Amino acid sequence: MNKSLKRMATMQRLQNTGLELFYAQGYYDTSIDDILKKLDLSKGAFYYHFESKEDFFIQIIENLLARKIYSTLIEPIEGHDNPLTLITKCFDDALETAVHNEMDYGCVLSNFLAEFNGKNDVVMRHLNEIVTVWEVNLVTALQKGKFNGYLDRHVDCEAASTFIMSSYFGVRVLMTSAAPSSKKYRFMSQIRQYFKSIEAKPVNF
Amino acid sequence: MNKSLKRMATMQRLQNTGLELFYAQGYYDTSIDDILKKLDLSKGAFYYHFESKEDFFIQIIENLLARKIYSTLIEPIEGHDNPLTLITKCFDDALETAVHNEMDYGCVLSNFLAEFNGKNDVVMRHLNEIVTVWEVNLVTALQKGKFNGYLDRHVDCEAASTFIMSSYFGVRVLMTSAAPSSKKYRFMSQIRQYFKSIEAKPVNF
DNA sequence: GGTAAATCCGACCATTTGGTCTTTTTATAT
DNA sequence: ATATAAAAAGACCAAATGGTCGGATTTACC
Repeated sequence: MNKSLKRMATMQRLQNTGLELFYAQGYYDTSIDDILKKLDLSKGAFYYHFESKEDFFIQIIENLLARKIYSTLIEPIEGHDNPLTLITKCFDDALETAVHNEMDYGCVLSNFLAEFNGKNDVVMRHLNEIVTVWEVNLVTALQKGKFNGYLDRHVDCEAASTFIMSSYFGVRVLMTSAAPSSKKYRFMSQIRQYFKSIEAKPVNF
Repeated sequence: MNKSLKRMATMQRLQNTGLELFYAQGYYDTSIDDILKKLDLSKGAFYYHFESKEDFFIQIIENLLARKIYSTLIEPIEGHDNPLTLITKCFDDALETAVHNEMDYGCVLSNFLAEFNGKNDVVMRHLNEIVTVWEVNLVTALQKGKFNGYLDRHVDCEAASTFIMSSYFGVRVLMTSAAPSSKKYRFMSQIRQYFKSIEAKPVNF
């Protein structure tokens, strides 16, 4: 195999399995040996490619988490349509993968935020950056929606974004416990309700 | 000191400090020695009172977390007033303590839910029980509110509860990162907006 | 085929962890 | 005061963890 290809392959195998296990068991409860065992690799291989466990994790955040968040939660809400419709569709899709016990990266993000909060500033900075990017894009989308007449003129777009993000992070916590499918259904029905309350009101004659 | 009093005192000191550190650093990243060092106690003292770290933690959940959740998030919404008003006030109070960097037990709960999800079934059962109690009480409060004419007849109380809990858990995740005060303000403004959309509509003449 | 660099192996290390066990201290009852 | 049981001390242990290091393989290139 091509050398740089091999390097990439090993690094990516490590990162993919790393994210998988970190998500399933938590960062502090996942040892490097756990990851290596699953891949039939050795300590030497790991420390040849990564400086430390923390460096490894940060690269996972940058290379996997950030991109996935972008493609599942940010990119889908870009465009000139009604942002409320786009966000609804986007959440519906993301939660559907969550119902089927797959990795929902929104959940991955909020789990890590909870796990590292107050424990590791360096990691927190990287995680918060993703949150900020999401937030900025949400605000932009809502403002554009307001400009295009989809949202009520009085809507505070920053506040709406905070609320939308909150509810999404939160429902992922709830879905982990029981009856994720019904939780999803209930959540979606009420976020629609909320969206209805901030959409542009028909003009009175 | 009286003996049974002394026993209680030591156990409670351990549990209080335990919760404090578990919340600050996470369960898996907090060693028993950490707790003992902070209290100038020894391993012997700890294992005289508790069977294991897990047993210790479960007792913390039952003795501290559950009760605190009850007094801060459940009790305040009981009564015959408009439940939407009560919940608003309740969240406002809880988030205010959170802004001042104190322990907000709603956050403690959601952090632990995230940390133990998929890792420790026994602990998860205890945590989920608290969530269920909260949920049941929320649903009851909303249904009573509907019966008393505070909520619109068409509101799905289960769904509304799920949504309300979601948003609360979620905003706590967001508040950890930056500008908690402004996050709180934005969150409160939008949950009021949502509540307005499910309150009883004035009758048309 | 030989060579040098890239990649990987795995024994090893220091430290930390949850937990055990024997011993000592402390409080209570007689 | 002394016997007794509760409470606490702290040395100790086995397992696990993140990380190191010298050497063995692979790979690319001549």
